[in-house]
Amino acid sequence: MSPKTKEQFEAIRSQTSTVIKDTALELFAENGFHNTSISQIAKAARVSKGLMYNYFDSKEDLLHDIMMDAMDRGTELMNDHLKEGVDPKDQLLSLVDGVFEWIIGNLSYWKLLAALAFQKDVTSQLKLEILEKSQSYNAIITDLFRQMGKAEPEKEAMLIGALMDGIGMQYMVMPELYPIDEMKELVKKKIIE
Amino acid sequence: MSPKTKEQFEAIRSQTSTVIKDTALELFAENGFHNTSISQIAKAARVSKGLMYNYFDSKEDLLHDIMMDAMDRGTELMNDHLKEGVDPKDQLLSLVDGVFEWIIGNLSYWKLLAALAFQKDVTSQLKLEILEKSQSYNAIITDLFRQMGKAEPEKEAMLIGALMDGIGMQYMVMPELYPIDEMKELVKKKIIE
Amino acid sequence: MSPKTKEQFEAIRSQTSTVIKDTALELFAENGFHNTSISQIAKAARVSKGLMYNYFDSKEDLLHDIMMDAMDRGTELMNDHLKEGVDPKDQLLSLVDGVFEWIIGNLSYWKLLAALAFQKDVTSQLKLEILEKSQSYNAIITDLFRQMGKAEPEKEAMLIGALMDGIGMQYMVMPELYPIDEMKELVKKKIIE
Amino acid sequence: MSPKTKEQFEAIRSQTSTVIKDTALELFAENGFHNTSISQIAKAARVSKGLMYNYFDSKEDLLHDIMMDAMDRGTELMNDHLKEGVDPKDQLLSLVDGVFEWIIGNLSYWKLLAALAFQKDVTSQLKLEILEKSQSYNAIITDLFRQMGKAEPEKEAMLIGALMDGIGMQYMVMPELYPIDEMKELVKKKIIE
DNA sequence: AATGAATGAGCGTTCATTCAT
DNA sequence: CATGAATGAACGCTCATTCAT
Repeated sequence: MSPKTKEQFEAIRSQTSTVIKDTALELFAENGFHNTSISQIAKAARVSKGLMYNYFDSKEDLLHDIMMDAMDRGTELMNDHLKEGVDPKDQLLSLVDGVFEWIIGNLSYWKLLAALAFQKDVTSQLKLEILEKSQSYNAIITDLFRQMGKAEPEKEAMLIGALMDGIGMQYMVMPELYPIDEMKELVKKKIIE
Repeated sequence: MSPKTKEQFEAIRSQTSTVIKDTALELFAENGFHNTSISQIAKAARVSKGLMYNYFDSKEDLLHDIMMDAMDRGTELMNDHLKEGVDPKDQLLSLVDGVFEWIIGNLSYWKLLAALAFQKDVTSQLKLEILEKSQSYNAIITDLFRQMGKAEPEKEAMLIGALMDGIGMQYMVMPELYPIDEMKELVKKKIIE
Repeated sequence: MSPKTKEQFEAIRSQTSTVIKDTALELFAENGFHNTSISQIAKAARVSKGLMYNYFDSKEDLLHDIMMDAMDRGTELMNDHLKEGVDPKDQLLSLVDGVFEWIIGNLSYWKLLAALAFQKDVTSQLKLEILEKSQSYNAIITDLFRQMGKAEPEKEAMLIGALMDGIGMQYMVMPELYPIDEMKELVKKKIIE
Repeated sequence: MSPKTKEQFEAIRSQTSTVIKDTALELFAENGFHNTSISQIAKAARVSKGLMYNYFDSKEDLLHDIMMDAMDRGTELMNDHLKEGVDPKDQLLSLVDGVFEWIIGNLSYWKLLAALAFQKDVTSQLKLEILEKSQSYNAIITDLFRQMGKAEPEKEAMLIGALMDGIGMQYMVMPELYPIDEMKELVKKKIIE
């Protein structure tokens, strides 16, 4: 008879919010942001359409939250692979492992990210945050190449960045067929060593 | 007042159809397929909405025709850069030039292609055709690497394919800032030589 | 921890209910009935949405209660200005004072009333009660004019009623600019004397 | 087989647009702007919901067009009753006739106007245009009173303005019962003479 | 007495497509 | 070949109301 406690409400919110975000990510990645309706997400997440707006102000807001979550996971993963005071080459190799791990484990996120990258109608806010993050990765890699004594560390970093984007892209188009592990080893051998 | 000849009709058809396709490609690339309406295209192409359906059965059909046209142009370009009986390494270098030329000169097409590549809402038919085409390029490049005596020509081909996709992708996201020419030289130096 | 007494419960009920009604009146008057949501009222009144329905069966019911309260306050005010056995002209003058006082002091109520008056979406019940009340005022004024010996007391009463409605209306549209006090004196001079 | 001529299209547009506006005005006046849905209007006007947006950019835009039409009719009517070089008192009497004629013949418009006057959510643009128009009427009446040699023409104008607003308001609430013609004569006698 | 998560009908609006001319 | 008025399903979103606690 007594009302629910604050903790109970928070638990409910956290759980429902996660279900909606996970469901939406899958659908966005599969069908595209504009081709996925709020109704579809609600039905797949087994909640009412109206409830969606109890958790997210708008469809764009839902997208934003999803992308931020995934980016945060990516940042954590990167940090796990960046040990201070280690040989820069080893760090770079470890970082490549980290990126591949991230891509393989968050395929839906990457598909969505790639599809959004070329569309100008998505909130610029989101795009800016993503661009910023990607530039910070690029800076780290450039620095590692510099530590390794490479003549043109900026170009090396851009090259490896483009290569990994390309590999990720092809893997996304045909994840079941693409020899991603072999490609990873190839990257390590050809580019870094 | 004299009745139009069959040839005149066909000339009009061909011209109008080209105007529509060119206009649609620009708009699709700029704003995305789902975010571009038939009305917008009709207005920009200075024809009536109804006329669009005289030339294309549906919006998807229009997209399909546009992509096929662009792919045909790409095939022509590739063929121009593939001279039989030439040193395979030179052919490969020439091919790289051809691809960069293609990308830079058909940015709208590539943006659209990239945006569509990850989403299942595009006719599977179209995706299959694109995949097929890309595999044929891959086969050609593999063969050239084999002629060059590389140990693992398939992997080399995949690597260069991924790299060029990645470069294209980054160039598309920021075409005015990206040092595409330097990247081209880098590709030639690092991968082929 | 001791159980609340019946009186305490009733005191809480009365107080909460008053807060909700006062808050709702302000919002209805400011933004219109249809443009004010239950959520807004609940938030502004610092109660939960659910609690609203503990006190009022529906949004319409809340409106009804608000209007009845305001009408009761109006009736009291009128009665204060109607002293039996006084010169009818003085009574009329005093009544005009009362109405102006009522309007100026209950602007929100009058704005809301005016906005609702022309639309059939308000419970007919409410409209009937309001009409009834206004007719009883009219009867009183007619009687006063009759006592003053006017030839056509009904028409005089309607005239003064219309005039006061019109003044009120204009005052509501621009309360800060309208010379309401001067208008009051004008009414007294031109119509009554 | 030949396409419709420009004239045919214009005729269709004009007719359909009028049907929609007339229907919408009735419904807005009856039920209020916010309480009338586009669906209702479309159904009552026997057109599809989508077609509404072929003619009006938005619901607000539809409202704006309706009010402007009615205001234009009002201006015409007023001009018909304002003959230059005539005795100012006769002009005033004629003007009163004009206003009553306008109100009686455009009851829906007046109901809507009154209901909107108190709501702050309607486009300020529209409200400004209405306020402007009403002030221009007030200026004309003030001037006529001045020509008649009244001591305080501004106040006289405000008084008659308020009175006519009030009469209009009461007539709108119960058009079938209200003795509007008698009230008109009363206005003329009490205020002007 | 009190909470706020959850529902679902309905809103204003868009847009691919059809069709009479 | 060409027009644009007309349709209707679907969209993103709002909100009065209910209910388990």
